[in-house]
Amino acid sequence: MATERYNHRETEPKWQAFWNKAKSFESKEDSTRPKYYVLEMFPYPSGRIHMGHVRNYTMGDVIARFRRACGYNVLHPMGWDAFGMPAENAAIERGVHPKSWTYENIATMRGQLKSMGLSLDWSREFATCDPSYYMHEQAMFIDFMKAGLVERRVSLVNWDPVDQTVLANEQVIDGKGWRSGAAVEKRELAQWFLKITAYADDLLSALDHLPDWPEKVRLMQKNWIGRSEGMTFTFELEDESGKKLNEGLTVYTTRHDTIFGASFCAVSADHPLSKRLAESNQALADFRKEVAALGTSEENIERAEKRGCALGIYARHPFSKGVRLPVYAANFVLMGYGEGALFGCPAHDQRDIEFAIKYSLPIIPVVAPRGVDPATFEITTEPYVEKDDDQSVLINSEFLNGMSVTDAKAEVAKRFEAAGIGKRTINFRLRDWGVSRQRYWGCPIPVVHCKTCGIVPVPKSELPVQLPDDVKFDKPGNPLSHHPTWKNVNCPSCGGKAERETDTFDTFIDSSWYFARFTSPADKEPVNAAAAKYWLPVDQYIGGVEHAILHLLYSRFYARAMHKTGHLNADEPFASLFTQGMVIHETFKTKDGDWVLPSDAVQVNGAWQHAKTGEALIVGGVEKMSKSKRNVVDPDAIIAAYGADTARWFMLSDTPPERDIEWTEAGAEGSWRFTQRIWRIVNDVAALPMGVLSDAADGLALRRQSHRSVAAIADDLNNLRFNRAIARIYELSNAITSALADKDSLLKSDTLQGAVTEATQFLVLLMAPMMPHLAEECWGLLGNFSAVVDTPWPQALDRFVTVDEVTVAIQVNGKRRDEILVPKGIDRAILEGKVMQLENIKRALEGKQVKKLVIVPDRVVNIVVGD
RNA sequence: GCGGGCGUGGCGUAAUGGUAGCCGCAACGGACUUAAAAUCCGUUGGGAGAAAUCCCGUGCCGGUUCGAGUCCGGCCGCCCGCACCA
Repeated sequence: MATERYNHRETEPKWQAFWNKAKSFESKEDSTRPKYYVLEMFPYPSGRIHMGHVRNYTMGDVIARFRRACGYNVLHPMGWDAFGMPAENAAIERGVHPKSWTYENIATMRGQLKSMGLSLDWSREFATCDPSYYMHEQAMFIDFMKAGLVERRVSLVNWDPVDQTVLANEQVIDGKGWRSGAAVEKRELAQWFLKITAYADDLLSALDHLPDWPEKVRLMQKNWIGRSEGMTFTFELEDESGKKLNEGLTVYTTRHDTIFGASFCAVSADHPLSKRLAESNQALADFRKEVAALGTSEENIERAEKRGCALGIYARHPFSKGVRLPVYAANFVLMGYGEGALFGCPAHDQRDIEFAIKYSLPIIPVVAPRGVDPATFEITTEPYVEKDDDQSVLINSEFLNGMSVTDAKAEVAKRFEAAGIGKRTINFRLRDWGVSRQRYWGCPIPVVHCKTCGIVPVPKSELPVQLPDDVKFDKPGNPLSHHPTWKNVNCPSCGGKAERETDTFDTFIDSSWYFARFTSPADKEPVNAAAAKYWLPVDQYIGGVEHAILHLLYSRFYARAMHKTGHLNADEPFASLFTQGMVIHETFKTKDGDWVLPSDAVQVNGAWQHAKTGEALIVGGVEKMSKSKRNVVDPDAIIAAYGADTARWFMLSDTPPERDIEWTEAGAEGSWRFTQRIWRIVNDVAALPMGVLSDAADGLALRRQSHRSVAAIADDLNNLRFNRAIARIYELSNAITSALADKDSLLKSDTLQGAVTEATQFLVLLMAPMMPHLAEECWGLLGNFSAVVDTPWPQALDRFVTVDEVTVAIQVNGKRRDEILVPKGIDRAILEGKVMQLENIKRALEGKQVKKLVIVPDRVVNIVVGD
């Protein structure tokens, strides 16, 4: 039969127009139906979509369409994370205005996403650079200020010398700026901070109530928050001559049990004590400079030996009268953690022992493995760090001797607290979130600096504080602070002359609440309470694991801050999180290390060479698609050549969604061939009589298979096992193909025809979430008048899904020797009798003694024999 | 260094402690065709055998179990995250 090929070029735009006209994906609150909010991490409008987007949005779309078919009221919105540095770089490099650059990119990418046939509610679209979005961000910031969640303080910050802006701790990767890759410097600047640390404990403990988040992400957040329990206490200080100083030295420790092993104290080079003493101590001043120059990059830290500079003062041991510990400024002590000061116990800490060896300080073991003679227990070069507190005992520690580590900690804490010199403290690694950026293309921070009134928030009636359009990028730094007039305003409080804040927000603020704005994108409040109550939390959130800490931690904090200020009624934004793998592709390079397009690489006699120049090529490995490695595949080209359905199908096939998927030309062609195969099957079936549905024998096997497919694929899609669902769709289509191949039987039996028709209808509905355009086209061809998008998920009938016959494997001593088809739930004795009649089993048992018979109902019979 | 994950055919992968390798890709053989493409049918973990069938096989070593890819212990390898956090 000469069926015309399926033509995606006509079909796909046709159905996209149909859905658009029917407003199929626009959603409203509807209390009569269960809601389901599917969200994929919204894109940065960098220019064009890439394959990673295709994979991410395809997964979300399958879930959205599937849930829709199952009767859920689905919200599936899309927008743009539109502020950020690349727009400014384009302005600097090409003279394009960041705004026009951004909105043009959005237009391009919107068109590309539409060509994918995504079931998105475009009526809710917004970009974070729209004043109608960021005005609410500004309003909420003012509320956060009033609620005590905002602080402005001078602090040592991460300065990116290339982007000329401050970065948050989370945005410094291996000592380099996350975007520019430049080595980050330390600078002191007045900055705005959001007090995320106020929620450190809650952000940590609530992780236990997010069972549908990947364990990996929860662990990463847990480590990032870094809770530790210890003590803060204060040493008395004395000078060289033993005269007591007026001030003390406060340190943080988690090992107060080792206090008798202390042999020195160390403070950060940036500690106030170190700074002040440096004024009269040249060696110390030089040391401070040296430490600052070292920077924060990973290599430097790794290589730097533990070094210090004696301050010439001493800490008095709190328990041992007359014992004094020299105080150093040391390069391994961080100002940002604890008190920026510590006591060193070399015997039980790697850093401390390195330091002690370098400066010939005593190494006093105070903890020993249980059962070891304290008199002979020595530590010389490696510290003893016990893994299990209760396997160790205290030694050389006066009143602590013989105690476990746990008991010793409790005892020391009790004594410190009784003496009023210390208290138990909980410390976090998490720092407050510095949100000031010295950039133009971001949301203006809505405050005014007034000489008389200080910092004054902009009244809400005057929001948004809009970005000026007339800016110049002719010199480094922030164009807003160079703008001639923008920052000059009257103080909202006293009316006198004042200046606007010229810093803008970190763009991670924009993406910290967009999920909530999608529930009511046009509301006059940041979030409409009723809409948020109906839709939130997001039921399924999907994105890359690279946001495990940054975006996902900030959003969790933001939900809490919005809750506190009455903008939201929940703390956790995302009920279920899925992190998908990357799209990777093979790479090639020349001997000189130049990357070569995979399309230019050909294999000749087993060796790779350049198709045009003939130059020998080195296979560079399969890596994440990136422009620099020239292994990018453009989604537009794929959609043009094969169609969106093929691209979507490929992205879901074979590889489990959390793993990296390798893009291959052969795989794409395989997916394309399958679309054509579906088309042929459907055309063949459409030409058959419909037949009748019955339980008659000749159609039964097929009906069982198709009903089981319905149930199994629903289960797979509920659990995001797209690759399994696709394998089952192949199985079903193989079964239909086999039935069609037996023309004689098919033409004779109307029940078989009925089974084939039903199976094919199911096939179309089952694949519809993945290949929506093809499904619509096939659905019409099969004689349906409705659209697939308005058709519910098919019903799997129990009597076909339930199995009545099972294949039981027969093992002898655990080795499979035969199998037998028996009614489900067969009587054990009858089964045993049948098994013993099998030729293979008789042979295997010959001359052996049956010792035991293990029967796992409907599964396995294991005959245990001896000689 | 600390934490986590993963090792299964030529490749991507599948397998509630119960027949290891579903499904796909690639490859090979065949049908159709003047020919090719497309399509359809078949074979495809390794080894022995004419066949029935048997032996071996899920990174390595050991354990638990009637039975281990799966659970436990110890190695090896790869990947990811954090990293001077006191």
